[in-house]
Amino acid sequence: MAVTIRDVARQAQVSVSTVSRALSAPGMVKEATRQRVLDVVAGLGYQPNRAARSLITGRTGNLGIVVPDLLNPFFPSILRGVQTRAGEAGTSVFFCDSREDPATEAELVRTMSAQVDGVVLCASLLSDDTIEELAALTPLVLINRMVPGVSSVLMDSASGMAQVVAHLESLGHEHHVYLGGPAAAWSNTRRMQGLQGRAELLGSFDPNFTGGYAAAEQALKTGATAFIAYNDLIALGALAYLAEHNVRVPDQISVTGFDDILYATMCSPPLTTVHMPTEDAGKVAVDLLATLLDGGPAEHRELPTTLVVRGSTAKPRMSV
Amino acid sequence: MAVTIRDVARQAQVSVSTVSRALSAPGMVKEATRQRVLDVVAGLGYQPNRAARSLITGRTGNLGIVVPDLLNPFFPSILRGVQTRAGEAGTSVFFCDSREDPATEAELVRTMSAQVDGVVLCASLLSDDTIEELAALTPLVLINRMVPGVSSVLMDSASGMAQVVAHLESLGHEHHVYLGGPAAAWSNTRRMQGLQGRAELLGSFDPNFTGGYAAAEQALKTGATAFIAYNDLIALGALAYLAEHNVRVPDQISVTGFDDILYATMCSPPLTTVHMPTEDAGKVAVDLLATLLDGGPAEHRELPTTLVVRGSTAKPRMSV
DNA sequence: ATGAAAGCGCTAACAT
DNA sequence: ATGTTAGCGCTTTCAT
Repeated sequence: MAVTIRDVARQAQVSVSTVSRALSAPGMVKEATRQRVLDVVAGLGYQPNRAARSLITGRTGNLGIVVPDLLNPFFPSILRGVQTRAGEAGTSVFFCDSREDPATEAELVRTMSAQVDGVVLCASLLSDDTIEELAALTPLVLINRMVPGVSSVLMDSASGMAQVVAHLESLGHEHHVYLGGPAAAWSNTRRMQGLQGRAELLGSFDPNFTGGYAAAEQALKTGATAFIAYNDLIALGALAYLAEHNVRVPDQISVTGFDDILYATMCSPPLTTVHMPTEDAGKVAVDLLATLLDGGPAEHRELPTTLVVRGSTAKPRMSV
Repeated sequence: MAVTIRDVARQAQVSVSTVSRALSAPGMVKEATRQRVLDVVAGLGYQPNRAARSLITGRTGNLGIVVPDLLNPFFPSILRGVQTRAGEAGTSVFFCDSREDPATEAELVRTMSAQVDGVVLCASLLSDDTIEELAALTPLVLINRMVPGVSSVLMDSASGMAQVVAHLESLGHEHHVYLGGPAAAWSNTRRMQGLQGRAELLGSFDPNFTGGYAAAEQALKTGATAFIAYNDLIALGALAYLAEHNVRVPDQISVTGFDDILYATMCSPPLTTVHMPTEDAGKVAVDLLATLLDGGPAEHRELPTTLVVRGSTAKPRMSV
């Protein structure tokens, strides 16, 4: 069996409670005693048993994160932010992938809630009601989803999209078409708001490469000189379609993405897109969770997004 | 406070031990009793307190996974496999990102070991000695790394690379150049073995887009008609370099990748590469961990890789 | 087949 | 400032 608090107490010639205090309430023990205890702890390599601590404090020292799709490059970077900030506080992070299924999502949060102090829920597909219900079950922080009364971290999609439109207009484009994402997605709604009615809307497509490929075919028929994609994956699919049909980007058509995933810099031409502060969002989510755990109120935080101009946008040609 | 085993016992008119047995040793209680208990459990929504259980059994019901870089698309898919299989057994998964730092890696495993039943370590950069030491600390399964006496799941890189060479040779290529990965990486060594001396070796490059870009410049000077990259990211970088210098792929140069990450299908031309059964590897890793936990022996498992031919390879032209 | 009771390792009153 | 002690919720002997 591993070394316990008793072993430390014995060797440091103090009681177990002194050891406990030296470790978790340093102010309550004499400095000399504390140092002696700490030395023994280091010497023995003592690590408090989390289960035992958890049993009595009611806290687990863990937190959970649920994402819709781990394979979407957008989410690992949020995970990383969460883990980074949580790690600083000695908190461990459980993860789960709901595979874009709302029922699974709710189930995962429920299951997790028993063994974590709180959960971060990304881009949830659940109804407001269900989310409220889950928030009553366990401290909950939403990322890229807004439900009144539930803490959330938003990345300012509307502003990002507005920057896209402004950029295209400054280049001289007059006819833009929006290659939309899932109609049910909250972030799709927000991005459309950012369009301010200045783009032709083109239904909703799967937010992936295949969806973008299909979208481009339709978009081409509109005669627009600029394609504004819901996200980078759709933009990438569009790029592939255009390349195959010998439509030159950005000479003939400008294309913009959204999210700034890794591959946006690697394709050709590299994608003009909107950078999302995903890693920061993960960190802020952990902070909001901490607030909740300290009995603080639910908060909403909005992080700024920034347009990144690369090679996929340019002035429109006179003749297409 | 949540509902405890006592609440269930009281309502089901049995002792707590009977409830405990009904739940974890069904064979030891009369069927009728068991059913009654189960009904009450369902009615009350009772969930056993994991901390309490853990305190006495010494098992946490958790497992950990450490990856070198969550942002490398290769790893999330392993994570997904791990979580999928673990979830089936009611096991939760902690994750950590070592950011390619060996010291952090070891530290993370050590920290985790106290609160998990075992850990999965991916593409470790640690020395054999350190890995053995960690394996003594906690049940450990390696992915894409081989250390005698320590369980591991390998994806057969050597065979994958041999398939690449065979493919290129069948197309008629006679001069291949290998754009190598990190010299220290075990998988780089394995991939080079698969080359069977039939490619010119070109030093080691960072296993990312930038590294590939730089590698392509050098590779071009060799006069080879086929570039064999250590991984997809390097291949992608090479593709970008070649496109910028108006070298047509695959007309003038064939390029192959390795890993079959998501982007390999999205670039143009789409990449001929070697598919790695990453999700399966994650699942198998969990199985090996389970074996270890049951007191079984360390095992090595090798999963097959398969060449995926796409658009980046073709017959060499007579004149380059 | 079931119940009673003893802890698992720790923290938090409660003493001193 | 430190020690004593009673549990946290559960599993597991040991009885019956």
